[in-house]
Amino acid sequence: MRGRMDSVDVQLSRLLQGTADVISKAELADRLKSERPLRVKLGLDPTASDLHLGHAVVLRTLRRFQDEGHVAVLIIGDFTAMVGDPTGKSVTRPRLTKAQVDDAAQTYIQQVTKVLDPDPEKLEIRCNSEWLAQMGMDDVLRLTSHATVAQMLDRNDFSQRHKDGVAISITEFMYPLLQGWDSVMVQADVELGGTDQLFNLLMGRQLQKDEGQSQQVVITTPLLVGVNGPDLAGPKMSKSLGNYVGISEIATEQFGKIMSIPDALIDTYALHATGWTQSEVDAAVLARASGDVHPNFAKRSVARAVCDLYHGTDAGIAAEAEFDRVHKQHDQPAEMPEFELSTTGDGDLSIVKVLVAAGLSASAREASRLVAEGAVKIDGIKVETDAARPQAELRGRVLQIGRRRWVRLY
RNA sequence: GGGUCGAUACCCGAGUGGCCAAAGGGGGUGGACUGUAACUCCGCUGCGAUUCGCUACGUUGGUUCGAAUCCAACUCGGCCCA
Repeated sequence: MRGRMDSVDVQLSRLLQGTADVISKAELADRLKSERPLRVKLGLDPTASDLHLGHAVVLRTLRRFQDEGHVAVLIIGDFTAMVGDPTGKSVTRPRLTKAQVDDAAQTYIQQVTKVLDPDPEKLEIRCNSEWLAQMGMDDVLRLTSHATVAQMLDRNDFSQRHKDGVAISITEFMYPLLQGWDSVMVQADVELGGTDQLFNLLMGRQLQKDEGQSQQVVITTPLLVGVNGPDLAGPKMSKSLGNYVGISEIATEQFGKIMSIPDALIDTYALHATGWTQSEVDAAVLARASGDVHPNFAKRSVARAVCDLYHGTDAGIAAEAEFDRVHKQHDQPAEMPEFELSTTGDGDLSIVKVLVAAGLSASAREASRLVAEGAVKIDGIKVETDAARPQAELRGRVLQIGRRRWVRLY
């Protein structure tokens, strides 16, 4: 097992690469010195179905712990998801059903193992309903007595919302407590999370202390900025903002999305998304800063590295070749979705109808607007009018909207 | 529980009886420019049909020739008082 021979300092620097805060480093060093496998907890909310590069930042940190011989304890927050986190004002988020949660948990596990070592000795997966669903009112009340309102309001986001007059439900006060209780139940030595989770992670320490356990070390990782950059809609990569790169996406998609990030994000992605070592990152940053490397090239390296990470060596090279074929030589992509014309009927077809039926456009109105704007092409030739045309004329051709939406008709 | 203010399209936010599918901004999207970067500029941005209809301004009713706009009740939220 790699790493057991290294000094604690060396282990520390490897483990903490790219992390934000550690509370505390000295405590972590002490635990590493004990030479026993540490239990390193990470909680995931099974609400989204796709894990993305933002999740991967913390997952990769967890993986490094596994590689040093420690145990990853993955908590699926199935119970908390069923309660429904009311964060975010009046839109009551629909509670997830048991089936939905189980489903999400399954796809999570599947994706998580793209980053984590699935060896059962090193990966423990638990659902928090296992203990939370058992709690009675007396247990809940005892739990609430561990924290004060002042403490809750100390939290930046709460105090901000309170000041802004945005609703905060009592349920939201419960979340940190429940999450902290998870730490008690799994006897975590370390808990990882995004920087936005700091408060919740610290709550785990407090509860563990009150329960007579040793307090977990808390390590936060930065929130990865979405592919559109920090100025828009909120910086954090998230599925709902549509600014994410999924770890299960095909390599060409990943490559393309990373090529579209603002230059200012190149170094950030190099550090947090590639899996490069610190010295590799440093070298790349330096080369770029000195002007020896064109930003476009630097970005390509990052994009290749990400593809390699999730699709194996050479995936990046292949994705890059495909990217150039489509975007430099303006060729069609090698692979694209297909659509069977006959499913829309027999007669002549208007392009608008085909666009909608094939799922390239959300509505006929949008589709006809796009045609009018000259955004629609057949085999690379602009469609001038939406006049109906015989199916035979369309069969085998490639229908395209803009530069990113394609479908092959048959 | 009492008082008071508020609820508008993906988000923020104008609009206080007809000219409102609803200003403006953001976001998104198409195009020009480029390195599918940034910046900048221009177009589009409820749904459906060949000058028309439908749905939409928290919900339900009402007043009116006509309502996002007025009235009532209700729901949800903010603030103040208890």
